[in-house]
Amino acid sequence: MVRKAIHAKPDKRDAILEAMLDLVVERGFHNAPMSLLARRSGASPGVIYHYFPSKDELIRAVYQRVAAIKHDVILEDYSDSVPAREAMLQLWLNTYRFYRKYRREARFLDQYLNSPFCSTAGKQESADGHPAMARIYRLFRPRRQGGILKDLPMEAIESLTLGLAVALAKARRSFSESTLREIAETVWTAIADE
Amino acid sequence: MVRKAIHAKPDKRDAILEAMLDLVVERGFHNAPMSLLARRSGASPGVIYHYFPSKDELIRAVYQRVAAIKHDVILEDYSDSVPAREAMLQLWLNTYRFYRKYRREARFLDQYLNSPFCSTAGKQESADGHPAMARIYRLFRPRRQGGILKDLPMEAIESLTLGLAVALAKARRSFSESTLREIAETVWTAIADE
Amino acid sequence: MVRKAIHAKPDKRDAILEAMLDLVVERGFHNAPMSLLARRSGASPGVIYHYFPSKDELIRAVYQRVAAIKHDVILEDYSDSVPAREAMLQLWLNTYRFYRKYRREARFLDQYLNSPFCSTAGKQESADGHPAMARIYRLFRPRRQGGILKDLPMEAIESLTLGLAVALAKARRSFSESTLREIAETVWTAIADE
Amino acid sequence: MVRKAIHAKPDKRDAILEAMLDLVVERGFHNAPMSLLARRSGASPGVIYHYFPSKDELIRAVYQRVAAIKHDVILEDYSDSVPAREAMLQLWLNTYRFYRKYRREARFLDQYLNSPFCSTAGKQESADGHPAMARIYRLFRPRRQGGILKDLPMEAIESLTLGLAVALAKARRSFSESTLREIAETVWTAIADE
DNA sequence: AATGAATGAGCCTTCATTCAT
DNA sequence: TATGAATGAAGGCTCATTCAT
Repeated sequence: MVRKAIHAKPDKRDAILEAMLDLVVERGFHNAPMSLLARRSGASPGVIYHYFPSKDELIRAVYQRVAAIKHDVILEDYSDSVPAREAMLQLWLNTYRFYRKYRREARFLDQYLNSPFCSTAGKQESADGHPAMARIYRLFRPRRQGGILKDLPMEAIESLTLGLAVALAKARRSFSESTLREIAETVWTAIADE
Repeated sequence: MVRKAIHAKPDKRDAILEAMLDLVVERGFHNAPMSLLARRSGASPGVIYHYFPSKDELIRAVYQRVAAIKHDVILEDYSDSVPAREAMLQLWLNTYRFYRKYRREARFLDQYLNSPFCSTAGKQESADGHPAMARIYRLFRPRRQGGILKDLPMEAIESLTLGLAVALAKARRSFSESTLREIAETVWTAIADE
Repeated sequence: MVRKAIHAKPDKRDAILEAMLDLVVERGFHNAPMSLLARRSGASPGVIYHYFPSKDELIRAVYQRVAAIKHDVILEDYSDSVPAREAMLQLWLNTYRFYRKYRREARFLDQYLNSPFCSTAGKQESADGHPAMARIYRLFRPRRQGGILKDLPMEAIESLTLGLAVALAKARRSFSESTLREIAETVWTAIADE
Repeated sequence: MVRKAIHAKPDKRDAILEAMLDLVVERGFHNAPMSLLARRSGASPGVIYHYFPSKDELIRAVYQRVAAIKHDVILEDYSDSVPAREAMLQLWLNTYRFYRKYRREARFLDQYLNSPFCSTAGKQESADGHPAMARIYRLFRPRRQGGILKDLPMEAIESLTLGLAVALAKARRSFSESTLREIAETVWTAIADE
């Protein structure tokens, strides 16, 4: 009686989301027909529409899920009770980790955010739609400096910091945490403390 | 890309490429039906296949054309007979200019390179398929320094330099050339001459 | 030809095959568009592809079905426990019957087997792809005779025997079974027992 | 002045007819597009319509030409001033020769006559539309006999005589003229002189 | 007489979505 | 919930035919 929950079998819902993620990464938004999704997810074309009102909504749901994962990974072990610099480093390393370990999800994000699928054009990339993230990213804005970088737009700061983490994560070789820390320190010193 | 026909009107071919560029930017690869392309380009559905063997090839041709434009813009006024630093700056400013002025083309590139459309995965983004560019981009690799950045992969260096130009170009506000020069100088000094 | 679907309605599959048979006979392979097939068979353009992977496969399926009918009709009441001559006569009469009563199917066969549609070129006409038939047709090869006909190729023998049945069946007037028997007897005596 | 004929360049017209014959034999009526015909014949799509009003007419023209060839080959060395039996034999051997040597043309005929392309349905095969031939074929009707074959329809007689020639011509092995004569004699004696 | 770019109706096929079961 | 057959509006592409040159 108690567990007559709203989503009786979240397994199937998850299977669908998961299969769509794969499909989009492998074949793109186009070339990801519902029929194939049905076969891959083990759900019938019919039920898919019990879980999602349309293909567009389904893809949006995949996005939400991926964004949530990214959010979680990036905030792992994050605490604002430690010095700002330490907190930033954590976020930076987590960003690297996300793009390194969640390749499928990252590729989905790349595709989704660069397509006119989400027509919110503008601050898309930045905060991935999570207002919470936006606030946190602001940490990276350099303080205490008088140089030209002070007036750089958020996007530029992000490029120099998180963008670097992403680029490193996408590189062929991988980096040890100590190397990463060193790189981060170097860049920050150069940028923020000049 | 040899012109097949003798009497070919390049005007029409261009109109088709141009219209497809618009369509992809506005509506994505999906949602860019040939019928609409025909209407927009002023060509009949039939002739399009006189100029391009298939929709895929057409999109690839759009890519080639956009890549060529990018190549040209980035190399404008470039000369390797000036000091390396000067040459680099020129490339950097040109990169900014491309992303600032050729927004349509840039958006197409973002979409194309992040989709499984081109499955060449790997060095895609870097050199846009232009071996010439690859060599030139190498200019940005820091020399003469002993720090950790020396061992960063090309992708990371690119992110810190050209990636910044791109980020600035995509920002809402625009920057004067002198400001850009200043930013570039600052970043380079910080990164390469530490 | 395994049924793919569990809930498949063979009725619809049959209706499609039947309608395509008509269409091809009336209008030829060309001029038998899927849209018209859909209208005539009472199926939507879409479902047709639930039952057959392509138009070509569909036509091949029509052929299989027609060949099966021919096979069945020709072997009706056939038994190899009666004297060879009797067995032969049965096959001969059945052949006449098939071409007389299954005009649509016969016309389809004529068209299909004479088109480059089936490129199996060679033993096509003879045994209609049924190895079983090939063995049975061999019955018609004359035995016990010393004349020149002994060395005729199977095709020639078939022409003189079954070919005659086909020709008679295609004639404007029809023949009573007793007349047919008489004709057959005459021809055989002339050919095989000289 | 004198030779300002109606068809200034029959070469091109012929090239078109020839190419279409090939095309139909290789690929069937469907799959013989005018564009391919143009490439193969060395004529532009445009001129083809100077020589033939439509594709259908063009194919009909190919048929006429093939029928004329058949007519000529079959009547070669024919004379009605020799004994009927001799004349018949000549026609029979010529029929064999046509199907043996003009394979392309024969295959075209097979396809054309069995398709609803020519909807004259009925006496098609017999005389190939040549009234002259019809009269001549009548030669094969057995005379002077009292058996059942006397009342066989023309089609049946043709099947037993000319049909045999065709079957032999289509066989893998070829036959010497003396063997063919022997076969013909045998069959005729059996059929007509019983 | 000749060219080949252009047309546009129509072809085969796909696919998001619905619905009877 | 679940199924998968069914729908039908496109979608990409072909091709007989026309027409400016």
